Amino acid sequence: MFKIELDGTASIHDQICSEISRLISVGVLAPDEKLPAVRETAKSLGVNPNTVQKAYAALEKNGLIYSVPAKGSYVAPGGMAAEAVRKEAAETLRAAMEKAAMTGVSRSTAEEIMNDIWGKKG
Amino acid sequence: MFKIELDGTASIHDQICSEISRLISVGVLAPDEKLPAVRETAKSLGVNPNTVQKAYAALEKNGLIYSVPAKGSYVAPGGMAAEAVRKEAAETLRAAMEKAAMTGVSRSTAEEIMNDIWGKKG
DNA sequence: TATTCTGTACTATTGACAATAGTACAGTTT
DNA sequence: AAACTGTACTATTGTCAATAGTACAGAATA
Repeated sequence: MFKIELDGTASIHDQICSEISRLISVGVLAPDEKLPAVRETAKSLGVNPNTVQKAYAALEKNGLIYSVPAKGSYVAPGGMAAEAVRKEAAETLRAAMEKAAMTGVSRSTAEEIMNDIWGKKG
Repeated sequence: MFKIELDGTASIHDQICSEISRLISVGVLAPDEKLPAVRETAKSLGVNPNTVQKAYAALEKNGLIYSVPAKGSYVAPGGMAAEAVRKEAAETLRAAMEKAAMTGVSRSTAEEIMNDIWGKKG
């Protein structure tokens, strides 16, 4: 079981996807681990089952989880899921950096922010 | 006059805002420079005037431009606009980095991407 | 065997919001 | 006087998130 805080400006669908993605990449959700059922997750989040189902479907489409009809949904095996998440996160980061550079953010500014977040050069 | 390519997944409203912001931060649009009229921009973009008007209003709310009724809209003076844009861009970049770090992207990976975009340490 | 739970697949409705269309007003410029 | 400016409305359309409800086939379970 896991917990998701629904409070952002993003859609519930996106929040579920990104939070499960994060939990997978960090290892909270291990490969081949069973996810809570669609209806159960919906209940625990106070959300409509359809919304969760769509989120699960999106995650499966991206290779993060796999679903077996009448059995359940599971985290993709062999660390493939975690890899996929980090790869996607890196691409998102690249896009953000490109946009920042395009609007005049300097490298040194970017470096400062980086030091704040990852800690100074290690 | 300026040119905007409308092709992204973002709304027209957001595309207009971010593109004008970028042009301001880079210096293409100088402080106190007059922006094309709402109706003119709408025409040149093939877009409804209301959409442009809302975009201009949002830019003014953020302090990037100022509008004088019956006269026109102008880039905020004294480089304040460019500063505001870069500051906002830096904050967006920080958010992206935080999210990336939270999903397991390593500092070294972030550094590689940074080198791709800003050029190697200089 | 019968019940429950599972993923999956539909349809339909509501509400929010982007985008469009049209109009109007007051003030400046020409 | 005419044209142009920002601004402020109302109304309509279309998209999409979210909800609600139903249904089916297969696995697990009592």
